[in-house]
Amino acid sequence: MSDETERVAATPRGRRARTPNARGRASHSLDAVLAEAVALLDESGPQGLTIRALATRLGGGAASVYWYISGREELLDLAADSVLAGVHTAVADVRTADPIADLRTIATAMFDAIVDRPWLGAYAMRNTGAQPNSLSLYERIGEETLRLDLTPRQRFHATSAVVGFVIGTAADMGQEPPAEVVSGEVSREEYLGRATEQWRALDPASYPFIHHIVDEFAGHDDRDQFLAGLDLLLDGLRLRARR
Amino acid sequence: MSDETERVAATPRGRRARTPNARGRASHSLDAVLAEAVALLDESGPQGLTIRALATRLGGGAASVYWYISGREELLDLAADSVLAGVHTAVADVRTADPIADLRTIATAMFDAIVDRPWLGAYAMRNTGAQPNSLSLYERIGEETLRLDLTPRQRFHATSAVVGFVIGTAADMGQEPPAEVVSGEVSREEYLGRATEQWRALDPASYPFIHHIVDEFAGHDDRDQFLAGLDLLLDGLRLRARR
DNA sequence: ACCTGAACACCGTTCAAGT
DNA sequence: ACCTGAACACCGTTCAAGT
Repeated sequence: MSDETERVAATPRGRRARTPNARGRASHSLDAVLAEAVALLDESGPQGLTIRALATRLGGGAASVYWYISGREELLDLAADSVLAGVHTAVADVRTADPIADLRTIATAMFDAIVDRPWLGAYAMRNTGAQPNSLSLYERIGEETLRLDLTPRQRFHATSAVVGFVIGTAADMGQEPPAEVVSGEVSREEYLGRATEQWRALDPASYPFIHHIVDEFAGHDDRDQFLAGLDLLLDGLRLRARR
Repeated sequence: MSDETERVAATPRGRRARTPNARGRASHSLDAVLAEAVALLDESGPQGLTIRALATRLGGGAASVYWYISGREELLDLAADSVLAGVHTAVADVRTADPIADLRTIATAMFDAIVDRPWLGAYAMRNTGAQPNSLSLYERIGEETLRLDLTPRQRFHATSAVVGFVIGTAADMGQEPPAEVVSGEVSREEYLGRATEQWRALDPASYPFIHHIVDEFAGHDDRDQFLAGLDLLLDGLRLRARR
């Protein structure tokens, strides 16, 4: 389910990791807190990430984690950001002659990371002031636009558009499916099949479009869908950069 | 802050509204529940929408709202969907000779609704199976693509891309700013100004792009930014429809 | 400097009982 | 059919006290 970027944790505010477990007393570090938070999020989603559950996994009391984070929201921000460090590293060497192709590669890496970890969608890149890796990734995407013949304003808009599209699309696709799918009672195919049935049952006169695309929906692949949309956006950008 | 679409509530499952307040006992209706939920969300965001607070506003006990909804998540879905009814109505008459221009109008209406109600970003159009108005809006957008020379698959992709872009961008922009802004302790200008300062303080060698666009960021308008990105996407689509 | 225990002030949800 | 009261099983956060 998760790749090697899993345990990469950032160290904001310059805090240092410490060796764990002095005698009889739990001992953490921001890195350990974030790594465990990510593990918990992977296993049971944002709902499963309670301060108490986190503390238990760290072998200490709930109050101890407040030494490292100011509250649950910041924890979520930092946990998401720590995962993006891996994405940033993974795309570090991407650089072809075509900046738009690179943009595509970077955006796809972000998409894959979010699909792999649906909880990321809601917290990734939403608060760059407190998310250093999100900021770096934003910078990285922006740098590609520096190679295009655009005004600063157009570059700002293009970068934001790419980020918005990736986050929005990935968040939507990676959304928690209705519990039964998560618990494994129902497969993704069954789930998709049910939705398809519902759509087919709609009045064709009132829902001509739904009926027009229901077969496409039935057999669709999220990644193809994402790439198709991204290419629309990038085609538009390519056009802009030429005139 | 909110426009006329505010109190539009859907009536899923065909339930009827009832006259309120039989003697000494509270009496609700799904519409009343959703209208009050929307009001609560407008006033204090998702965090402020507790079942208990909602019940108090309705003049009854917490358990009573469970007659109308299965849980808090469904409440959020339905509340968001009830607002989209207004958007759907507002764009009902949009139909020029240019389907892409219409797409732009519809997408912009959605964007405005979400910016007006930031909480919408996380719940709008995320579960069309339980959100009839979201489904109608999706249909409405898709119908515009029916007028373009595309394959069913391309239409499916284009529609999803537009929706993904709108939700993603709007959700990001309409995001809860760091509490102080909400409480009015700090104006949006001050907030933007602080973020700008932070950016200017970054090392220009490591963050060339940030420095390149910081002036644009400082004076940017969210709506312009949204429209610029949307036009990129729609330009790409226009290109596709021609070949 | 960092962790513990216990308390405070909440939550969503359920359910037997009422009307 | 629809609402109430009370209980259950949790939460995040704070804080004085410990090491």
